Amino acid sequence: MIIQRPRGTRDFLPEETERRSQAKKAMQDVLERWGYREVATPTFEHLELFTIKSGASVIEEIYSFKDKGGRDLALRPELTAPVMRMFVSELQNSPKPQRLWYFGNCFRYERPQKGRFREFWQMGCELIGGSKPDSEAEAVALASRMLQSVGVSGDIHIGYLGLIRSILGKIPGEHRSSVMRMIDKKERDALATLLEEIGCSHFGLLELIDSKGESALDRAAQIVADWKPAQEAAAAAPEPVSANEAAAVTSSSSGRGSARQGRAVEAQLHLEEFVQTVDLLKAYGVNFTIDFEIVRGLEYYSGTVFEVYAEGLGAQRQICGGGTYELASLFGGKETSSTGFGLGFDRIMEIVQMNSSRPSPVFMAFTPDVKREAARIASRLRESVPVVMDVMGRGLKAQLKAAASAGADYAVIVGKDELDAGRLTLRDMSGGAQESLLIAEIEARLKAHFQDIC
RNA sequence: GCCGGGAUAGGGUAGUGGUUAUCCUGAGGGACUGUGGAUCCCUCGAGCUGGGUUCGAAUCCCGGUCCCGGCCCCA
Repeated sequence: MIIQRPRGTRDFLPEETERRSQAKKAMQDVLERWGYREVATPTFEHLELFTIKSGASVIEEIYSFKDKGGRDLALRPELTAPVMRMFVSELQNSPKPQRLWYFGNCFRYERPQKGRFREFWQMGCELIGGSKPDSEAEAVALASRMLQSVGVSGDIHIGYLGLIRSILGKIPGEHRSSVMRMIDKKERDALATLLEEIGCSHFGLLELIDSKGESALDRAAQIVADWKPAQEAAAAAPEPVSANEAAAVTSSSSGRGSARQGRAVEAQLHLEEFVQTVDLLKAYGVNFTIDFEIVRGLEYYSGTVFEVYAEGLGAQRQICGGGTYELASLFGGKETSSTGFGLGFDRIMEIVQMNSSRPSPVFMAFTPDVKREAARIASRLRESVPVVMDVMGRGLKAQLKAAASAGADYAVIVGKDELDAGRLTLRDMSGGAQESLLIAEIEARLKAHFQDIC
């Protein structure tokens, strides 16, 4: 009986594995050119690491288990938390910034579908401890360059949480998380209704998330500017003037007015930060769309957030997500702002146009009586080029046939005649031309051939 | 967790309640005992799994597993 693969897992045959390592290599080269260094973390961690980061609800989708000592463990569902755990316990006192990258398999107990598996691979990086606008621009530009390196073009959408959090600050605490959730889920109508109900529809939140692209920045600036007259108006007029104007503030106390003023100033600072990120990103030559609707749901994101979408992936269009977050302190470390992103490697592989064309090894063909000499010659040649030898006990004819069907460009033939002459036969498999050459000559010839191809 | 479609030699397919068949590929042998992708012949190789109906099931029925697409979710 044949044992099947567990659900949502895959086998990668040589050709696909070759494609994957080529793509990984291309993106890895970009990371290394940007000064990032690879790290690796355990495949399983304490379950708590992930629930602290993402909440208890993720347990549903985690491969978690108790080990024989009764510990609650989990196969990692993502890599940011493990990398930040490692940072907090090992690297906190090392020079900043830390530029780290990773590539690893992750596991989620989900229903498989196009571009979604239970074991999947993430590639990503964390830029730890840098200052915001610069780190953010670097991260987005780096993600863009990595995708470019494998010929994938995606739509980059970048949002900014600083501003949205300022607005949230004006909203009663008990509603904040539902507001965030609705933005994230794009439940626009429900959001409008809720904001109306709690009297917060005038802060410009809907306007902000509705505007996309270049104009979104001006819109945002306008919204922040509108809060200033609001303070003056609030000081002068105790009653809201109009429900549609930012001037319509429900409070009349000067104490709360100054709190608002504080927030407006803060929001303005935030906005300036974001403007710097955007400017720098333009300098990097990256194409992107400003989209304040990108909020990435979670509490620990604090600054710029971004996502990249690609066509041709059905329902799973997102191939990259990231942003600036505060996680170090969640894991017991010092407050450290970091920016990072993860790429969905498997989704990228679905759309990447890459043909693996690794040249087939040289075929060492020999007659049975000179097997030992053939093995020695093969070893010598392997110092410069890939060589395979028959292990099927085939005759010379069958070996050459096998070499041809394996796509070998060259065969080296050795038998008694060759040994007597002190020269080997080099056969060009494409035309069938043969030459009698010294081993050093063959080595040089083959070496040159492989260098041409690779 | 929900909805739909699937599973037949290594890979494609067709078909039928009664030694299935076909295309490609692979292995072994032969035409051909130191020179290849050809051709021909022979052999090997299959119906996801567990149960039921039946004299007989790869085929009909029921569970399960896995795959594909979508919903939910997506750190």
